[in-house]
Amino acid sequence: MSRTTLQQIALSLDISVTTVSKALNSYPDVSKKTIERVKEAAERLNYKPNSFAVNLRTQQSKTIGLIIPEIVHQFFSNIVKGVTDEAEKNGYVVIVMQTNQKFNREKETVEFLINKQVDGILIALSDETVDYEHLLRSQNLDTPIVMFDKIANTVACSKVLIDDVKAAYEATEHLIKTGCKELVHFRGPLHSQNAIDRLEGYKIALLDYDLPFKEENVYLCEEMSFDMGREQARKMLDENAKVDGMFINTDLVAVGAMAEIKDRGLKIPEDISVIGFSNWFLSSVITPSLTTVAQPSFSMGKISFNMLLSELTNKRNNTKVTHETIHLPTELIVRDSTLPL
Amino acid sequence: MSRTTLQQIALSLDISVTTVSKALNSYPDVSKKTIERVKEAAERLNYKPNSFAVNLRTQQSKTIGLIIPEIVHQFFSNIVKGVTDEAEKNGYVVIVMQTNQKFNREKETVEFLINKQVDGILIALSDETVDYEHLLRSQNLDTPIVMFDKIANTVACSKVLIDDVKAAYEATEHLIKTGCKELVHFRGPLHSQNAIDRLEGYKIALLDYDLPFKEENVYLCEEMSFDMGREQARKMLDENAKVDGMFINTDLVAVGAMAEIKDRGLKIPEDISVIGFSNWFLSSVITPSLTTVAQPSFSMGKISFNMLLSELTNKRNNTKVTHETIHLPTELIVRDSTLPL
DNA sequence: CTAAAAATCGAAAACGTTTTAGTGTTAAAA
DNA sequence: TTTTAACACTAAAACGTTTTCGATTTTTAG
Repeated sequence: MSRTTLQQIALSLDISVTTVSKALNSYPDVSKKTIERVKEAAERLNYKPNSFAVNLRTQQSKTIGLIIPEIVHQFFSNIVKGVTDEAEKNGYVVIVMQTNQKFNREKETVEFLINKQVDGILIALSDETVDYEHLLRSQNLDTPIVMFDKIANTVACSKVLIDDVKAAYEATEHLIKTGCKELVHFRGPLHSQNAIDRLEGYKIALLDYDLPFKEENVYLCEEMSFDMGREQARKMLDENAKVDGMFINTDLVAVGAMAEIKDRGLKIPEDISVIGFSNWFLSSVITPSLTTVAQPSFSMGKISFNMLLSELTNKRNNTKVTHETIHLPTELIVRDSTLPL
Repeated sequence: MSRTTLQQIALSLDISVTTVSKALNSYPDVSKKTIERVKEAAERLNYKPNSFAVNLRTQQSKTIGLIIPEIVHQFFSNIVKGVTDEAEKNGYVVIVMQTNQKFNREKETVEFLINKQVDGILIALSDETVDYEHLLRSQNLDTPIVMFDKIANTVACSKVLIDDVKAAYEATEHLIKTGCKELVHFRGPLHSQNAIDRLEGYKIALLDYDLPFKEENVYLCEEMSFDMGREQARKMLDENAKVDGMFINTDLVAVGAMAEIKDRGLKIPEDISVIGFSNWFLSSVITPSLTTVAQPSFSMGKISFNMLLSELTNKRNNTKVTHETIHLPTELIVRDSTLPL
C-alpha cells in the first residue's frame, strides 16, 4: 500500500520520469496529448507528490512559523485563526509556537524554527524582549520575518500593528468628555511597545484637555492578568480617593479592577468609569459591560500572513524586498462602564 | 552564508561523509577520537542537519497534525497549548488546522495533512461528522490517529476524553440536591457524542431521584453560542414558567441564557439555578458567577500527544500497536448561580 | 607468529523530486 | 534543397541525509 511515485507513472506509460514531472507541472515543452495521459494516470494511481522530496529539491517547505506569547488568549487565538485561514488558502501550513512571554524561549523558538527550515516567521515579541540578535540572525539566514502587534521599532522588517497612541488617546478623550476629572492609567510591562504607546496616548490626551499628568496616577501591571488588575485597583483605591476614570491597558486587567471596585461598594460608572482595551468577548457579558477599544485581530493575522507571503514570493523571484508598516484601525466600543456623553 | 553540510565537515576533516554522519549519530562503529573531532567541527562550523534531507531519508517529519473545530475557544486553545508544549519537549512540531465544525473541511484537512506527510494526527471531530471513511483511510495509509474530546465510538483508535455521562449526572444531581424540581437541559448538537452523553447523564440523574424526564424540557442548541443560549432561554421562559434549574451543555450558552433570564427580571439562583459546562474563565467573572463542570483541557492535550507519540514509536519499532481509551476526571465547580446545599 | 575477532572506516545506493542541458524529429523559412 | 526554428522528449545531476555491506586495519587469542 505504498504511495505512487513519478517513477511508477513513468513506467506504466513508458515515458521518462522527467516528462511525467513536467506534465504534472504543466511545462510548455510537453505535448497536450501526453499531459492528458499523464494526468489521467496520476489520477488513476492516486498520485500525491512526496512532499519530503519536493521540499528537499525546492528548498522550501511551504511552512511558516508563528510565534506568539500565549495562545490561550482571545486576541492571539484570533491571530492564529487569521493566519492559518489565510495560509491554508495559499497552500501554506503553519507551525504555532508560544514563548509564554519569556525571552529565552523566544530565542530558542526562533532558532528551532530556523533549523526546521520554515520558509518564514511571523512573530509577536515577548514583553521581555529587548535584544534582537536572534531576529537579525534569522534574517541573515534568509528566513524572512514579519512582526505584528508586539514589535520592535529598531528591527528592519515589515510590521503590522495598530496605532496604540491614537487608540489610547481616543479612549482617554472619551473619559474626559464624559466628565471624568481624575484619570488613572494602568499601564502594561515596561518594555512592551504597546504599553509605551498607550501611555503616550493617555498623556497627550490629558495635555490636550488641560488636565495635569501625574506620575503617581500611572500604575504598572507587569503581567496582564485578572489578579494584577485587582491588586493594582486595591492599591489605587487606598492611595487616591478622587479617582473617577480609569483607562486600563487590557480588558482582562480591567475586569479584575472592576471586581475590586465593586467589592468596595463603589459604582461603575457613577463613581468610577472604566475603559479597557482589546474588546474580549468577556467584556460584553460582564456587569456592567465594559467600554473598550476593539482591535482587529483576525484581519491582523490575515494581513500579516499576506505580507510574509509577498516577501517570500519576491525573494523567490529575486525582486527586491521592501519593508512596510501597516497600521490597522481601532474602534472605541462604548458600553456601560462609562457615563453617557 | 549557506548552511554547512556533512560534506563540508567531511572535507575539512578529510574523512568520509558516512563517518561524519555516523559520528554525529553516535554509531558504535566509529572511534571515540573521531566522534570528538567530528562533534567539535560540527560545533565550530555551526552545523545543523538539513531537515528536508533527513525527512526524505527517514520518511518521517517529526511533525503531527492537530485538527480542532475552532481555535478561538478557551477549551481548544488550551488543548493546543497542551499538545504543542508536550510536542516541543519531544522534538515534534505541530500543525494546527480548524474545521469550523464543517464535515467537508474535516475531510479536506485530513487529506491535506496526509499529503503533507505528517507522522500522525490528533483530532477532535466536527459536530457534523457521522461518516468516518476519511479517518479509516488515514489509518490505512499508515498515519496513526488519536481522537480526543469529540470522538466516534465506532472508530478503532486510541481516545482520550472525559466521562460526560458521569459529569452531567453530577451536575444534575447538584441541582436536585439544592432543591430544584423542574429541571431543563440545553443539549448540544444531535450527532455530538458529548451532547448525547451529557443528555444521558441528565436523564439518569432524574430517574435516580424520581423526577420525571420530559422530552419537552430538553432544548436543542445546534451551535454553542451566546445568542443560541439567549434564544433558547427566551423560548423556554415563554413555554414553561415552572423551571427552577437548568443544566446547560456549555458555559457560553449558559451565559447567554443567564443574560435573558436577568433581562426578564428573574433572579439567579433564587428563581432559576444554572449550571454550565467547561469552566471557561468567563464563568468566574460574570454576575452571578457560574457553577460549572471543569474539564482538564491542558492535560487532555498533553496526554493525547503522548498517546500518539507512543503509537509512533511502537510503529517504528514494529511492536504491535494497541489502542486504549483514557477517561480524564472532571470536577463540579460550585459558584453563585446555584443555591447553597 | 598466525588465525580469528573486533574495531574502524568508506563506497555506494537510496529516498523522490526538479531542472539543466541536451537530442532527435518535424515543420517552416530561405 | 538546405537551413532554421519549433516541438517533444530524456539522461543525468542535484538536493543532503542515512544505512547497508564490505574492506581494511588493529587487536586478541591460540
